[in-house]
Amino acid sequence: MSKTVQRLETKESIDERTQRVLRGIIEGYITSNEPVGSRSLSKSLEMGLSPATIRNIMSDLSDMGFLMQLHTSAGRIPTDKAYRFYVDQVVVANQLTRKLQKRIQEATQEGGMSQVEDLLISTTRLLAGLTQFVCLTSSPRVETSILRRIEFIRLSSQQILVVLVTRNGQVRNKIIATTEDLSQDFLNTVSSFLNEQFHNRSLHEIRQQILESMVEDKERYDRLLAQAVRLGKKAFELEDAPEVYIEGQHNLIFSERFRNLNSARGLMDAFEHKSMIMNLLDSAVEADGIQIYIGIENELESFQDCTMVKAQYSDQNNVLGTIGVIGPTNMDYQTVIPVVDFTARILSQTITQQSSSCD
Amino acid sequence: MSKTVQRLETKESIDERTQRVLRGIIEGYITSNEPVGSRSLSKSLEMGLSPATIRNIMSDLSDMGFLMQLHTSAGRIPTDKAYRFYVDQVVVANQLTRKLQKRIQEATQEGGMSQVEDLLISTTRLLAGLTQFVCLTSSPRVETSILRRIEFIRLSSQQILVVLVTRNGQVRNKIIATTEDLSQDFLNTVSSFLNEQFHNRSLHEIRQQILESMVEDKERYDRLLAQAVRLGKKAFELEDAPEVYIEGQHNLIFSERFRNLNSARGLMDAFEHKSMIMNLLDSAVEADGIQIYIGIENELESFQDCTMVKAQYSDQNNVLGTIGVIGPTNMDYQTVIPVVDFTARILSQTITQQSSSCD
DNA sequence: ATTAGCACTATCAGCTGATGAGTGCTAATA
DNA sequence: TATTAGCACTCATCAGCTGATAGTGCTAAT
Repeated sequence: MSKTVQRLETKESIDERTQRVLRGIIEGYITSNEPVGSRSLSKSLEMGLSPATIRNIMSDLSDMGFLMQLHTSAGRIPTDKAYRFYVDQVVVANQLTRKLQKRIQEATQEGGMSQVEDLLISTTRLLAGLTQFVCLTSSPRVETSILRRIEFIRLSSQQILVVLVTRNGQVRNKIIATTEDLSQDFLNTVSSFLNEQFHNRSLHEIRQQILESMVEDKERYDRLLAQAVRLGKKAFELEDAPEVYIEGQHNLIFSERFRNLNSARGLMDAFEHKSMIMNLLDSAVEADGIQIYIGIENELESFQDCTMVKAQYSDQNNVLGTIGVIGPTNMDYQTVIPVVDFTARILSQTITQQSSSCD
Repeated sequence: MSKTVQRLETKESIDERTQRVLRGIIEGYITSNEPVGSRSLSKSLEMGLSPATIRNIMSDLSDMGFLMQLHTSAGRIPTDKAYRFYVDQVVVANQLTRKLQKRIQEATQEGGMSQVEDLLISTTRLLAGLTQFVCLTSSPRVETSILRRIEFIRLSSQQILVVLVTRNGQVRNKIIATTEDLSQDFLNTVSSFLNEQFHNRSLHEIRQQILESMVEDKERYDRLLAQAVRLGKKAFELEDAPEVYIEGQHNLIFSERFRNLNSARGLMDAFEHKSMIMNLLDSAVEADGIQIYIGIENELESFQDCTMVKAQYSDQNNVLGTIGVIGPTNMDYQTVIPVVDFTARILSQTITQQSSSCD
């Protein structure tokens, strides 16, 4: 797959009046979801311009690549380039209403969701509901998250349950098989050894270090150390399962706003490839704030009819993951952008509270 | 909601020839998904009956309520009653091909899915893929499952992680808050007390007993017992979250076979109400084997255009849950039934293996 | 530079008649 | 008496035509 254009450019200078017309067309199309023609625009703009003049301007804008027509005698619709112009130059993210802010806050903080997973799922669902689009969220990479506690629980002579708690409150379980029968007492010693050794280190680091330990001269180990390393290796050998939460897929089918989408099917198929979606979400060009990919700016072909608006969430130290929505290119940027932004902030806040509540 | 007919009756005696015609129509409609007319049926039946005769028979069948017409001059299609007749009298569940059997077995047993949840999800997805319908699976009720192990892990001065392992390999985590700061040593004592006390009892029983203990004279308790009861109460206070796994929803939209479905929307909306679906799945009329609900036999209105085929899965002792598919009433019963049946069996087998591997 | 006017064009809803698949009824047939 | 051929009828679908509508581009006048 060849690298596509990463970001559309809109450096050309367009005079004030032309800009206002362009803006009118974009906003008209956003609200009506219908191609906009010169006559109706002439009225709604209230600039005292006749349809004919508007047509001339529209013609110029078409030449510049900001507008296109679906067929000869329909109105014009904005191109991806136009939306890029709109987002960069025109949209000033307006404040969310207090009401909406409250709704997001409440939904996120309700009923003591101790598990990060529950929090992420419900937030994803919330955002899908608010926007009526599809919402995607990547869960924190287990790789980079910080160990808070590890514990081994003997289930049977051949099975041990590993419980792994990360700083930000993720709990992972894994059942591992052993050949040797290990007593619970012994396992406790192993856990406290590992906890001491690796407290507040990232899982990635820990795994590295364990691997290094293994190549060291084994003779120097006592039995405890040897077992600790062996169990540790298995425990931290987490399949770095790409967790992505996707909600609101039915909007693709049922929402009016997705009407002029070429292939809902293609999108849905793409959603099946979780790890691809994961990478897409986590590939952050800018370090902070909101990112917007309009139409062909999206790397993935099946996304190129849509706009993706995403933002990262984090705890006090690190970026943890990304939450975002996918909607039609003519989405209402003025509200979608702040909604995504605010949700991500609240999510960060909630997670930070949780992870700071440990000693 | 008034109680609807639970099961359509087909006691009427229909003579051999009429039965063959009815069967022909049903199978014709199943394979072609088009109303079948007298002429084409006359050919395909190869019984040496002219279209006119067929028409007479069809007319009789219509009177008896087995056939209906979408509009005057289209062919006829079977009614729910006809499918019931077909399923009861005609279908002999034919053997699955070895190839298919193998595919199901492999998919179910792949890559040591130690967690029951993973197993259920992947099985659900498999069945959705095989049938091209929507597949629903209810997870074992935590309520009735048997305790294998409970463990408390101190996370901070105010937080304790409860890890609860059931007989059949489900692992539940819950973070509970405490006012008192309890040491890990103390927690260990509590867990071993609870483990001893409640080994091999169902969570439901355990909860009952704890509640009873609480009303007993508290003076008689020593500190350990009191704390054990208190922690135990919180630990077993699991929101009996109705876990239902639903896969293949996109088939509703994209699969040709769902074409003549009134409202995919209605179905999708119903899927959102997990607890309702849970109850629906777990309401088992017959103790064992496969259950089939055709059209109006379904309690839920939004299901009444569809057929649900479901089967229960279990470990060596108890029924654990249900797995089933929802498809058009003119599904290919001859293969769907054995596929669901076989999948449920394999699922039971796999889970039984897992839960028997403890001592 | 702007605008009015005009010719041109694509889409859409509504109507038309032809076609075809299917039915029900009746009279002839084996 | 059961079956069948024949015929009239019904309805859904489709292609083709219609006028209305809403849009454009171009040109000439302001």
